[in-house]
Amino acid sequence: MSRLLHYGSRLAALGAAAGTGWWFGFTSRELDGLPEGLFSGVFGKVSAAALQGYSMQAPAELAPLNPDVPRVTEIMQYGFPSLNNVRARADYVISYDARNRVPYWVCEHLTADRLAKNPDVDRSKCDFHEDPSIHEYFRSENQDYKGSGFDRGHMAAAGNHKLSQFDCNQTFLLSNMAPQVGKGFNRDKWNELESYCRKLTRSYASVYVCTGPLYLPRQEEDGKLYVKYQVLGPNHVAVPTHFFKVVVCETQSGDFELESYLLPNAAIEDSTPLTTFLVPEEVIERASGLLFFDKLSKKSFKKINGKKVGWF
DNA sequence: TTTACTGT
Repeated sequence: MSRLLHYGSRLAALGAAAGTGWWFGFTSRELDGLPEGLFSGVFGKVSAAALQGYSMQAPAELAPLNPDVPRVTEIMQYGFPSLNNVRARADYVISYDARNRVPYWVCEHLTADRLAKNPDVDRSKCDFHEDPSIHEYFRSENQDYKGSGFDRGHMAAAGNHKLSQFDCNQTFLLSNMAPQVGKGFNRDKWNELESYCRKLTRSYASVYVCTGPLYLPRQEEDGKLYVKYQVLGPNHVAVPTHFFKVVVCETQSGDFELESYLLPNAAIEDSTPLTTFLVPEEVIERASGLLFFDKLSKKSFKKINGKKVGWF
């Protein structure tokens, strides 16, 4: 039997918006069979400065909330999805895909404190600029996006980093961007999902978000599966077919909940509820080659995609 | 409110 199964009618909206609705199937294999601490300890002995890879010095007020713990350690405490080209920014962490000139993933840690209104931070003062920490062969540039019809879509959202102007500025590095359909997606349904993640900080102590692009296979007329995507500009910046967001919410008492979203990079009807795009985390892990929050036992989640989980 | 583009 084919390993590629149509994932179900619930995802029809994804396929309909993006084209043929083929999907990575998955078996009923145990979700918690993954090796414990696959990446744990790797970064425990490496200083945040060593990971920085970027010469801009963060001002003193950007110290982590807990001065004994580097910010990167707070953001990544439940595991790195992968270890390729990792850079720690002031308030988010990125793994950069040098071949596609977009991120593999970005991780953020949201709290109500850090999202509080700050009159000192003005998004309109921010400008998109290329990332000098990326080798010049692999950087995306503004000219790649200009006239392409695609937005420079933030993976780590600007609206999530309002503690200082510096934090906000760093989200405008082009290494943090991927081409997104503007109207109907980046400025609408995707924006709604980002806004929803911020809203979660009203009811949870911490919200951990991992975001990134996907390039999913589609069945073509010959019946075979192909991965096909447009590339933009002189640097051939890849246009992802989909984007994912994996969200872990932590309560004051240390309970965890997980939600995982997968959206097509296409205009989405405004009336479509976000819950339409909930998929099992495993679908995104198999499609991306990443493992999310792998330091957290799968059994620690009290709720997954809005449903209470009984592990006993 | 936040997301960004295009044209001036």
